[in-house]
Amino acid sequence: MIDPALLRTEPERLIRSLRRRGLEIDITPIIELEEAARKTRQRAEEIRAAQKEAGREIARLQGSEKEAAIARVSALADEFKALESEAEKLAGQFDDVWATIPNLVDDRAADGRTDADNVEVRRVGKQTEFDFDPVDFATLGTRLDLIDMDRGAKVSGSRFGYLKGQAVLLEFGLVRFVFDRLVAKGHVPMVPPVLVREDALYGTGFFPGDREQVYSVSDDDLYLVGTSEVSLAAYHGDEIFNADELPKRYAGFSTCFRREAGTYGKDTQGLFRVHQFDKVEMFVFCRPEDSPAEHERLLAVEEEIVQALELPYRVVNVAAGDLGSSAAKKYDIEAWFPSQKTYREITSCSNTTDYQARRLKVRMRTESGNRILHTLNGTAVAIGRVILAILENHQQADGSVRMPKALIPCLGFDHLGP
RNA sequence: GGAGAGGUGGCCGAGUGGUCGAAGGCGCUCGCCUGCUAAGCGAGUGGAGGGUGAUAUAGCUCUCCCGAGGGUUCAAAUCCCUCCCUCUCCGCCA
Repeated sequence: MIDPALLRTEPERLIRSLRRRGLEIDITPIIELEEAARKTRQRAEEIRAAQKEAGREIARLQGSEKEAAIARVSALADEFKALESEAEKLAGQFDDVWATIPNLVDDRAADGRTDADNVEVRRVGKQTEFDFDPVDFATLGTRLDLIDMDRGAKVSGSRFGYLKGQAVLLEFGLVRFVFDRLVAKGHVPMVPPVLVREDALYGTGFFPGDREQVYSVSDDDLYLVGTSEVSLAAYHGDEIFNADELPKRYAGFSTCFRREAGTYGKDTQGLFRVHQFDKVEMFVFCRPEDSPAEHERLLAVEEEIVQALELPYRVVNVAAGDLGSSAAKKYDIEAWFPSQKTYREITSCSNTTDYQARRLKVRMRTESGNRILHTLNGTAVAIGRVILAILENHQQADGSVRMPKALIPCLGFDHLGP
């Protein structure tokens, strides 16, 4: 959520940001609604003050004097109730609208409406070449008996799969590999809940906008997270940090659940786009002035990991129109997939500035009062996609797949296959 | 799943309808005092949102917050309802 004061102080900034996202929203009624809510609330408070003052007098009176005073004040009480409910109605209407307004776009975010407009920041590593006929990840996964999508579909439906055999050991090796690095960099490792209350999803900006992407467990009013970003962000909800405690850096391992509504026919091959996958996610709470540098830092950590896995990749600055509602600026890392002859997203790293923090009420103490702080998130490793990238890029002529050197100590083997 | 207890400010803890945002203690901050790791004395010390003010602070002022949300009342931390959480015992499962 953006600071509502912006409506009064810099409405043109909000308009510009919305335009960059490709949204044509007339904010005039929003401004009017905010003002009406504030004014009504003010009037209600004045009545309330008078009522309380009268109440203090009543406490001192006795007998018929008291009866008379009560009779006089009850009119004030009625008036207050009416004004208050009107103020609440207006505030509720404003909140509903305001919650749907996405974060202010950072000036440095790329222009454009879709992922086609993403701006390449850099390329690292040479696109993998083979002196034999390479195959795609789906074929490799099946042939090496690492991934079983058919039985996943039988048991759970499309876009579910089994990870099997060495792929499982590879997953846990990757997790260990990544956690070792992140812990050394000061990230506190976490295994957070994957079932959360509505508040956590609202607080992180996934609700109300992306409701259809989230699995719900309606009997218990709980939701399955699509990323541990949700439970990590909500971890410090409604808390106030001392400025010297910041930044607070975390790394959460969790299974992620996504309904992938509206993606029918997209990436149907293999494990690339599935309803359930495991991921290690970085999450940071920091001072507002530090978030741009922290964003670069998270990206650097991601690049370090991808480089250690010996994957060719590029970094893109995501176009304003393709940003999620909470992100002000976002970098994706895309790994080279030889079978598709293209770079595909394997990580994502966002500066959400104060958008989530304001919704979640995460603050920091400063000399001039408490302030909303900034939050950021970034993928350390999305297991499924990284395994696929490793399969394709590191496949050998004999049908096996070599393991990146840095990973071998965490695995206990140096190749996939017999 | 059954039975019970409880959730008050950074922490402990009092408070069962009236001037309580809330005694007392601890902690913390500032000052004083003290010739010495300490003690004593004094003052201050929650959060959210408005208004006013100003270069920006400060200050002044109003409303809300005693787990959350509703209700009763002129008036609620205190009474009623719903929910959440914690603890204890029993049961069940591992």
